[in-house]
Amino acid sequence: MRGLGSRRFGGVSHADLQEEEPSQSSSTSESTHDQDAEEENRCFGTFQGTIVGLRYYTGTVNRGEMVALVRQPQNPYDRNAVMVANVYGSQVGHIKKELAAALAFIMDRNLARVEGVVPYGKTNSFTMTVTLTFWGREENQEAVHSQMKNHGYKLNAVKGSSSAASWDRYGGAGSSSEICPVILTQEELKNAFDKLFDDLLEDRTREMEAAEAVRTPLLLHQKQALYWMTSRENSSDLPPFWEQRSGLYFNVLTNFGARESPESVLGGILADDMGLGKTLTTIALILSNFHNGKPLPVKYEGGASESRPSTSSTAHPAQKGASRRKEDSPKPLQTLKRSHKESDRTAASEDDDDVVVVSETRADQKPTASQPKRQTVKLHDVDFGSSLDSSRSASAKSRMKKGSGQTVKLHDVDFGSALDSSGSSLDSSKSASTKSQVKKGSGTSKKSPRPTLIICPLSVLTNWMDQFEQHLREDVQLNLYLFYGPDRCRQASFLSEQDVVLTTYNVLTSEYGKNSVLQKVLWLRVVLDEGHIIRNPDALQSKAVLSLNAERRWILSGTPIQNSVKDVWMLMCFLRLKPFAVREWWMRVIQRPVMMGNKEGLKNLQALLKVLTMRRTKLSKANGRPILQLPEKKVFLQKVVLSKEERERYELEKAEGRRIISRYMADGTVLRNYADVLAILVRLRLLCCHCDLVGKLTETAGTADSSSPAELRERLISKIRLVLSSGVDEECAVCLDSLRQPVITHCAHVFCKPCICEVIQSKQLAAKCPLCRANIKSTELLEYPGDEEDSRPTDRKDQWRSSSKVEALMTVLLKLRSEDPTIKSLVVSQFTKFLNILEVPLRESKFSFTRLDGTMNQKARARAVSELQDPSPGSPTVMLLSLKAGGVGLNLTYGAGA
DNA sequence: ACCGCCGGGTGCC
DNA sequence: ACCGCCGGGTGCC
Repeated sequence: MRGLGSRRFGGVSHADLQEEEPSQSSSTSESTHDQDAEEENRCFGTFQGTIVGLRYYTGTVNRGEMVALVRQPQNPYDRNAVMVANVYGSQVGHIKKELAAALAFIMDRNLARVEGVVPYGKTNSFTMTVTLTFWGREENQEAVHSQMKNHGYKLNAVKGSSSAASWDRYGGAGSSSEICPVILTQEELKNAFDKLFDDLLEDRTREMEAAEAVRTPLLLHQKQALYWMTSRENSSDLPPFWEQRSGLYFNVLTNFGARESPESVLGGILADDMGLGKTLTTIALILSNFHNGKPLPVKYEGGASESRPSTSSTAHPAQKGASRRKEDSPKPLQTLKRSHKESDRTAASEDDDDVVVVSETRADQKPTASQPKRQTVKLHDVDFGSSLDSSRSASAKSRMKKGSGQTVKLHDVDFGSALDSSGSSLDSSKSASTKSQVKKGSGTSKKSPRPTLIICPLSVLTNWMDQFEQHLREDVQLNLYLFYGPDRCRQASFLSEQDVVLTTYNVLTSEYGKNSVLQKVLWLRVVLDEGHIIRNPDALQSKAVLSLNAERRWILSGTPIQNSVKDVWMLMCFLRLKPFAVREWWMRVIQRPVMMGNKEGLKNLQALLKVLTMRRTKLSKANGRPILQLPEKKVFLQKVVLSKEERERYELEKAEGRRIISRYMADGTVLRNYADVLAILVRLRLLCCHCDLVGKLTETAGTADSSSPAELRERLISKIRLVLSSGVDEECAVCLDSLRQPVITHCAHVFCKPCICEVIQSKQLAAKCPLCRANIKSTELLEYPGDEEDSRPTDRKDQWRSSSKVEALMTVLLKLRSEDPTIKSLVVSQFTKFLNILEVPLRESKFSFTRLDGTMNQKARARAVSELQDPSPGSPTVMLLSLKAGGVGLNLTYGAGA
């Protein structure tokens, strides 16, 4: 570890190893995120080269440390120049010019990725040895070898035939782990992670109570998450893979050493499954961990302000043991009889870097704060008035209004003090709850921001508002600002005073680049909801997200590792985990090793996620019990006897179906006529619901080879419709996932369009149906045209008739209603047409009901759900639910907060 | 750099 | 004195 004494940072080369915008390091061979990078897995060999000019630069390296090679085509002395930089981007020296001439050719043409490790570190002050390793795609190997040869260099072959073997020797931190040339499949990878998190749960049993402002009692696993998140935010731990060694900070993966401590990663990834309450946990975090485990100082309605004393029931993560869950009902306010001034002083004395009274600091921190007061108010009003469609969530809206009024008032107060700027406003009686902090750029004071920025997809924006509404105590005055809509307020000073600013990825992206206020504000924390959205590093929204200034950063995601290890990189960039914001280090240390099946690489990735991620599934356990304690499920099976007429029809169809299927059996063509078989079964199931669901039996089955193209097409379309409308979650036999863009082949098998097209592409003319081996062509695929909008039976009410099943259902519903008129029921069917039929008797019996099926867009679905969940009298008590549309991702609870 | 290289000084032994 | 040799100055790209 020599040469550390003179280490300095922020060298000239930072510009070349872009941290903030990883995709723009265009002067390096690392610039591309395209597929090539993933395939550059072959090791062409190694070479001992020389780094010169050490004495001109401050960047230093340790023995075995990884270095980056960066082309400098603009170098005035040599256009072939190759600069050498250490992990932090400080320049170490240059590659000797003769060697650089050879490398420049290779690097400029992307024939190989050239990576360096300095095996001895600094042995003299002028030059140093570097072990170069060449990685690339197989087809470029020859070109690389001959280019080196032309310059009089010969690559050393890598020991062992497997290129994977080379990683440990030349890329790894000198580890001697065994070689594992097996490439892990995605599935194995995923299992490895799930197992990892299972093991982890045992270590994460500490709990923390939410601040009193949070009304909804947290479940055990949510308290555990809150504890974990709080301790991550208050952590001063070194980031993963950093150690302190003899007074220096040392990265064990790259062997890089630094005098300064790398910044702690204050945040991480909350990757709980859907439905475990990530939103509530995040809200609790915002309210409960303002600074050092103290709750966010919020104002309570009625003028009382609370700066919660540290004696409250909130357990600081540093405290031992778990505190007990607080009462389910809100406690009476713990009224503070101190004067506001006193409470300010208390806060300050308890916690030096806590908060500063806003009216005190604003005056000098923002001398330009001369916006007209009127405008502020107006902007605010408009903001809450406009916003989303929001025909739903009326309650949230009214709450927002309430909040808005409060915010305006506070704003006015601050504003006044900013104007008179005498500084005497310190004793302002209003200021206790409007504590804020000195913003970045204010110069004098330590930065200590207040607001949390939440970024989410538009589709869940109202959900966030609802959840704040639902989970906060009613008398809490939270300054929540919806940064959305054409009249959103773009004043940094205003945003900096909020507790929470809520916006969407789209808004963030559209503001990005035009001097966005969101980039100017220093946020206490930034929360990315559905954080996997920023997977693509080239996307503008990813860049916008990365450029936000924040002290703490969180990613909420049900699926953090959606597709592959590649996705994790952006998350690490966002969390600013050094040194992975520079893609080269991520590639060398994590991604390529993992992709090549290197055990050490996988271990490192796991270690990384282990520290930064909390993930529970619905099946996870907390303290030995399932985290979700569902009420006991009771199943009542009611057998409905068909009427004589129905039974006759059913038996007729059954006999006919038997006849057809046994013919297929005899011919050995069951598989080939799979859709027909399914259709027969579906018809029988339909008949059990209602005879009108089934048309007259048409002779379609088994005649596939004797009809006109138009007839064939018609038949296939009706088959695919039948298959899809059966409500069974059809699987594509190629991807084994549920169908996307379903198409039907001439042999009547249904696949995802992309899947079957890929099959045909690869086999060309010889393509066979994966299910029945019949010849298939891409031109013969028929796409599913979507459901024909059949007229609902209400249109022809006169023709409506009941069925045994309908009668049975109505009997049960009426009985339930007579016992409890407010009871809510879900009526589920696989067949939306049956739901249509059911609407008639429901209406007749004066049931108020909602409906949710696959034809409805997200907004309509959300409305249907919230209407059903409305507890007020006269609200819908029945929901007609199509099995397929309601089967996944629907969160239906009744009696909120339970 | 305890090198290599360059260029000026120098010149029998 | 169109060379060799010596020794000081110098040094990434």
